[in-house]
Amino acid sequence: MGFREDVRKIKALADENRLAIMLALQHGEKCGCVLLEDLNITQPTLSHHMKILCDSNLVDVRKEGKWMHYSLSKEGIAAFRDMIGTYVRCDCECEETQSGTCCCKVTD
Amino acid sequence: MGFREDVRKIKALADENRLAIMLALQHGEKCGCVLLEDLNITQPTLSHHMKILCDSNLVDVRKEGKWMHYSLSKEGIAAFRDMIGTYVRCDCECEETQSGTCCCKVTD
DNA sequence: TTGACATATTGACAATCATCGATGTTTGTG
DNA sequence: CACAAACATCGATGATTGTCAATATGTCAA
Repeated sequence: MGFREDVRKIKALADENRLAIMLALQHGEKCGCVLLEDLNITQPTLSHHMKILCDSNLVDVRKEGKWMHYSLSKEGIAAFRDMIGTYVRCDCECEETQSGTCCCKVTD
Repeated sequence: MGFREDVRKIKALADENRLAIMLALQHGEKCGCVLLEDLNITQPTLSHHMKILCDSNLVDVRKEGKWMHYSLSKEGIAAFRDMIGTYVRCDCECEETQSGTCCCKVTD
């Protein structure tokens, strides 16, 4: 909800490997060991990235025995798109903008 | 267009100050010295951030005398939203995904 | 229980990056 | 010309972060 939180979520996506993971998961749920095969990184590094993606709510986890099954979070992804949309747009129509008296402070 | 380029663009947005700048510019074109007033940073730091935003095509510049006027790039912003949409979505419908034989390599 | 496999955690290190002070460049004004 | 204002560049520094090796944890099967 907050500004800092939004920055954190965007940072979650601002990494080569995590972006590749987002692509991989588009084709369906996958467990860690399968993701590892396509990503030139070690297992601890993958674990680190998955934690960041899960904390940001973009990815869901389902534990099944010793496997962790990762999948895209429908709600998290919708929320992310909405959030990004509030920063990446150029159609502000607030009164202050129209009247030219707006101030643009970030309150957080 | 490429994967690396996409990562660079997302990183351009993954910073507290640059995100605040995107908000400030929603209310219209602003020059550097005005942006400085709302952002607790020094002038060299602002210059650094504006370069990153401009390089990522999210922001346009217009030079007028000694002033640099910054504004949101309509085209750049549209392109960014499209780009982000290819990574943040969960509705893959490719044949390989449907048949369960897809591979998820990043080719770049 | 022992061993193998999947994953998490820890600690260390190198690379990246945001930041600032100092300085340079450009432009307009007296 | 001299000075001030807006901005860019440079070099240094501190903080963040991606990465790995080593190790720990948890699960299952023999």
